[in-house]
Order: sequence, then structure tokens, then C-alpha cells
Amino acid sequence: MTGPHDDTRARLLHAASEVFAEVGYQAATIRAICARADANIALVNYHFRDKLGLYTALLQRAAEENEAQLRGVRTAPTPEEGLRRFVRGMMRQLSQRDGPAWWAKVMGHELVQQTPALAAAVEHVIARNAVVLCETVGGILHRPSDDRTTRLCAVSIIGQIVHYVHAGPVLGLLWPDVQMTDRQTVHEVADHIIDFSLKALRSVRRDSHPTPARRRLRGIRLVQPITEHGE
Amino acid sequence: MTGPHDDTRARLLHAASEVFAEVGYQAATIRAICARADANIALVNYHFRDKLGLYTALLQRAAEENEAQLRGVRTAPTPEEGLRRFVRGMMRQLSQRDGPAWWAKVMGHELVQQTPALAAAVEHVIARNAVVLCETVGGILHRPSDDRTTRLCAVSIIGQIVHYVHAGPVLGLLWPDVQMTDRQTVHEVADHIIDFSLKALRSVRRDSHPTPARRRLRGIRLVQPITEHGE
DNA sequence: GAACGATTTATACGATGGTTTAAATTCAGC
DNA sequence: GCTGAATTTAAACCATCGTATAAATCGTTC
Repeated sequence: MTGPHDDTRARLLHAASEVFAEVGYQAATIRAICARADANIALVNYHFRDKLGLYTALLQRAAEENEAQLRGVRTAPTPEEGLRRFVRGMMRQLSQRDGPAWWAKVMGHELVQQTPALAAAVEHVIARNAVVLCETVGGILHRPSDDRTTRLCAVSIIGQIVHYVHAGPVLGLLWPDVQMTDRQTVHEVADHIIDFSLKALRSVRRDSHPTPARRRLRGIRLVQPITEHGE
Repeated sequence: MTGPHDDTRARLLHAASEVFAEVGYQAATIRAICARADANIALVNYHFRDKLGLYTALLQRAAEENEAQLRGVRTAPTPEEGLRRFVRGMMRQLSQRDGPAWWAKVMGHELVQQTPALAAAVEHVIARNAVVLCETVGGILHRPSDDRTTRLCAVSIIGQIVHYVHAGPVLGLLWPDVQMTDRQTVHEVADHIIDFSLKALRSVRRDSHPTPARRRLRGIRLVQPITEHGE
């Protein structure tokens, strides 16, 4: 580390993050990465054992940043604010092409076609996000975080985020006014996902906790987490 | 067509549908397809010009079935029923491993990493689904189908569907009680997506069409869109 | 400036995958 | 049973990709 020619290593990581994000692990070629990094093909072997080493190096770095992101979500004053942070953080990570947090795009590729050896590492990051999101969603729903409905809702939210980013290019072709490369649009989409999901979650909460009190006194703030398995 | 050895062609199509659905276009190898079809490697070249020809043959067949599916959606008595049919139809197609309507899985792969030559054909099918879904969602929201909010909501719905299927294997690992291979679970998930989405859509409609009549009748249902950026 | 380790380069090896070719086989019609 | 077209097979070609190797270059230290 911190050697004189360390920028080669950095250049490789940077180029790799772009290429992996663009085409996924399998389709990414070492030659393409090295070409973009203006580096010799053998340098991947020298700095990182092999293609998998390069990938895991990126994954580890990304996992740390993601963990920082999740800390912000957990320390949010309310679950709803936590959800906002989660969505915005995720979208921000996803929308910057060469940004450090390229992991989510690649994660998408992994979801589609897992590369065996990576499964463990990738799933760890996914699991972390799932746990935190379930806690947040559970907080909004007044349900335990391992509740089935909670989990289904959490996947619905992640699904929106992932798909908006994955389908980004295609969406841009369908509706030229929805270009996911546009920073403004990304914010708009993030706000939409938050709005859409919160509306659904609040409605789910109302349905599963039909406290008569609320029906009668609509001013009351109904936060008691009593009925565990409502419907 | 209808030749004596036509079943070879059929076997190849069947095997290809499975392999493509499992690993996507790029990662699918002709050798793997032929092995599964118990056919010689050169038969792909004989019956379908090349790998792309095999793929497009499948895609065309799938597009027709998808069109039939969409007809059912458009002829639904109400937009909400149309949405139900759309989600259930999509999920049904997606959850059957070797079924004829393998297209959606592959479409997911295409969304993630487009294979250049296919873009046109694939996008046509995607566009068709998008149009019909936007009509349906627009009907629910009382908004035009080319409205920005309508489109965003439509993508939110498709995103849930696609992601539930894509992430299926990973979900099974995270939460063993959510196995997407289980027919029962698929139905449950479909119902959840319908429920989640309808709840959100109804709430969106309320926010954008605050008819005073409803407010008065139901008793000042705290739904006014004031708390947009609440806490 | 000689020496030595770190880094980079050019090149090649082995494996895999898409595609092609020519021979072999099958099958209908006579 | 023979013929000719359709179909299937075995084998090979060519490109690409991951990886490895040995030489060349660079930078630091003495």
C-alpha cells in the first residue's frame, strides 16, 4: 500500500468498477478493464490475484461504504425518515456511474446470474441491507422485522429501487423525458419511490391494525403495536 | 415446419428457453442448450441460423403469448381488475420454469445487460407492456396514461414484479420461508404486489384529486397532502 | 552508478464458445 | 432397393478470455 505506483492499482479499481457496473461480472473482461485503465493485462494478476480478487477488493470497499450508509438509516429519528434515507442513499449510490458505491449495480447482476464463488460475499451485503430495511419497514408498519408482511413490503421497496436503476436505459428510450442519467430525474424518482411506498405502507398499517379507537376519534395518533398478526 | 424430425427443433426451443431464462443470453452457451436438448451442436446452426436466430425465434413466440395476456388486461371490467390480471399474468409467466412464456425472465436479463442486436425486438415487447400497464394505472389514478406520475407508478409496479422474480433465489436464501419456487408463495407474492400497489395508487389518487365530497362524508380523514416533508 | 526489489511489459498457453464444413445417416417416393 | 433431399453427426477453425511467465523497466538504497 501507499507505494509509489499505487495509482495503477487505483486506476484499475476505478476502471473495474465502471466495467463491472456496466456489464456485470461475467461479461466484464480483464482486457477491457485494463484498456480503460491504460494498464497492462498482467497487472490485474499482479495487484490482485485474479479477476475474482479484483472483484472482491471492490466488493469489500463497497460493503464498508454501504455499512456507513446503513448507519444513517438506523439512526434516523423516525422509521419514515429512515426509509427516506434508505431510498435516497441507495438511489444516489446507484445513479453515479463511476462513484465509489458501484456495488448495487453489480449486485443487480449478481441477482440475475450469480457467480458461484461470490455468492457468500454478495449475499452478506444484500442481507445487511435487507435486515436494516426490514427494521425500518417494521417500524412503520408496527410489525416485527421478521414478519412476513414486513418482508414482502421491504422487497417491494427494494424492487422499485433496483428496477428503476436497471431499467434506466430502457426507460430513457421509452420515455425520453425520464432519463435516469439526469440528476434532477434521479431525485424525482427517489421522491416518487418514497411517496409511493410510504402511501402503501401507511395503508397496510391501517388495514392490519383496525383499532376501533381510530375509527371513532380520527384525531388520535394510533401508535400502539398491539395486534401482532392483525388480519 | 411439420416435417418428420420437427421435434428436434422443438426440443431445441424448449431447452433454449430454459437455459436462456436461467443464465441470460450472453452466458447461455449453445453447447449447454444442445446438451440439454440431446442434440448436436451444429443443429442450432441448421435450424436457426445462429444463436441470435434461436433467441429471436423464442422471442417472437413469446411476444405473441404476451400479447394475448395483455388482451385480457385491457378487456378487464375495471382498471383495478386489469391491474390484478396484469400482475397475476406476469407472475404466472415468470414462475414457471420451463413454461412457454419464458420471455419475462430473459427480458429481465435484457434490462440489465442489453445484447445490442436484440434491443429493438425486446424493447418492442417491453414497450407494449408499458403502454398497457400505463393505461391501466392511468385508469386507476384518473390520470392520462402518458402522465408522468402514471408512468412512475407503472414502473414501480413492474419493478416489484421483476425484482421478486429476479431476486427469487436470493430471497430463498435469506428467508427460507419465502421460496419463489413454491407455487403457494408465488400466489401470495402476487397478491401482495397487487395489494401493495393498489393501496399506493388509491392514495396517490386521493392526493391528486381531493374531492371535497369524500372529505365530508368519511369525516375529515386526515389525508390532506400537507405533511409532504413532515418531520 | 551498481544492486536489488517492485512494477510493468510483451507474449504465450490452455480453455471455452460460436460457427462452419464435410461426411454420415435418415427418410420419402419410386 | 435406389435415389436424392433433408437431417444429423463428428470434427475442426477461429476468436476471445483468464491466467501465467520471463524479460524489461523503474525507483530506491548504498
